[in-house]
Amino acid sequence: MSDENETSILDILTKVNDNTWEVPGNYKPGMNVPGRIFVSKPLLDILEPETIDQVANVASLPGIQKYSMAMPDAHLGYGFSIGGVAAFDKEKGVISPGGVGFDINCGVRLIRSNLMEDDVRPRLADLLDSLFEAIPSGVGSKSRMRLTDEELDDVFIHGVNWAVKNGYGMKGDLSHCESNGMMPGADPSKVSIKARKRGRPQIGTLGSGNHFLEVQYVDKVYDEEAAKAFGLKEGQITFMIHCGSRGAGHQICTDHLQKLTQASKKYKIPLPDKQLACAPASSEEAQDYFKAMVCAANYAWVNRQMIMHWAREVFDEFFKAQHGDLGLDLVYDVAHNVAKLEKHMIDGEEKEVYVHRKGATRAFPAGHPEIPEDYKNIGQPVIIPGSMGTASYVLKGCPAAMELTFGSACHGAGRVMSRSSAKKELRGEEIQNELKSQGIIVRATQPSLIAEEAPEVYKSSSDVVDVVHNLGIATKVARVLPMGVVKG
DNA sequence: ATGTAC
Repeated sequence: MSDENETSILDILTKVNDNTWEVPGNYKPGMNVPGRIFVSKPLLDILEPETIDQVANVASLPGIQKYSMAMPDAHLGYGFSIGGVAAFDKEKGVISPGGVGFDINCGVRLIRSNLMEDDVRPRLADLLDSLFEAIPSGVGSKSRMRLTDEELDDVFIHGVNWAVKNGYGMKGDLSHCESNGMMPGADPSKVSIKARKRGRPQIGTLGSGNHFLEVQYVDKVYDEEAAKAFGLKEGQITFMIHCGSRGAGHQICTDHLQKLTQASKKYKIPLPDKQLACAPASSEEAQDYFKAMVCAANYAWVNRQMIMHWAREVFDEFFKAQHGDLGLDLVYDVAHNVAKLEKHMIDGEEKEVYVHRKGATRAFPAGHPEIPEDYKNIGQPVIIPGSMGTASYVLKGCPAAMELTFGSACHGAGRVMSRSSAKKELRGEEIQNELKSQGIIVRATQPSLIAEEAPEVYKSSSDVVDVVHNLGIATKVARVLPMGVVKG
């Protein structure tokens, strides 16, 4: 069966190099540009054939630039594949919620510390219990804090600035978030009452699915200079937070998809897939979505900020008396699901484009104006979470990203088994015990959630990372290994 | 991912 798959995929694609495969511009009628799928041969062998169709479908949207792209962790998503990158002309292009995803600004942040593995290992179980208690998790979980309507507007507009101003963080946190934790252009009047209602009680909650808070240690440094700049060294304790905009972002996406489905008809945009609903970038409908999407993006940054703040408190409670200042600095926070207006060189000219990254990480190189001062000579930290119980990677953005992928890299391991199959075929308790035997503690609200996120339902994060490393899009700086995981 | 179906 897999032989047939392989043959059909290889019949369609043209090999550009070991890690780049082209979907020819004539593969499907209506394609405006060819597709580019960045995978190694082994990852190509497990690529779902429908992903190629999704890449081709996106290539048919108006104003798309250069290529419709898919990162090495690509898999089937709503309209656009997860791992999809597409840039659209500011004037002649479109904006599409499917190119961002339901979990707007799902993303990940990494926090470093002065602690070493041996300092934490003896108290790990208690530490995880306290983190699990301090950070609400699971579907529909409610926050420890209640925002007023005015505060919710401030979160939507000012993002992490609001949090720092109110004592939930340090000034240095701002510059270490992509977009300083605050994308400009938010308009809360474009967010429905329903989305507000869902978002208000959820700020500072982890959610469910692949979202997690993980206590880790730096296992390996590949790039001494970059690791030093990022404040990372072998044996050091770090923690990582992976989550998004919860019900707020989901509702914002749902609301505007409905409006943009109508708009696609109004503007007579031919859609090979209804899930690609979109509108001309400059239209009121597209701009309304964008303004609401920015609200959700800023909400997600605050969400991760609050979780970090409470996790810092827990770490202090455990280790401050003995170790003093723990140096719990934010290394960086990246968005995985967002659309941004960026400047890119296209055919020798600088152009403004709406870059849609859905399950893809921005990976700007050294010298780019959007990189914080202390990382300016290194490149943007690119944080790639592994699946539960497996390694995560820190990379640095490199110049090839600007040439090949509109400054983008992969975002994670990428699923190979659906949630439903995983629940049927795997048992959470067994996986939890298996991880325990490897010294990894998992705290979750339900065993079935552990099954859905088992290591074997994901591709290997190291295979995925090797592709972007070998292409020179983003190169490896350090690897971190999990010690304990808090999950929804 | 998601008050995992209004």
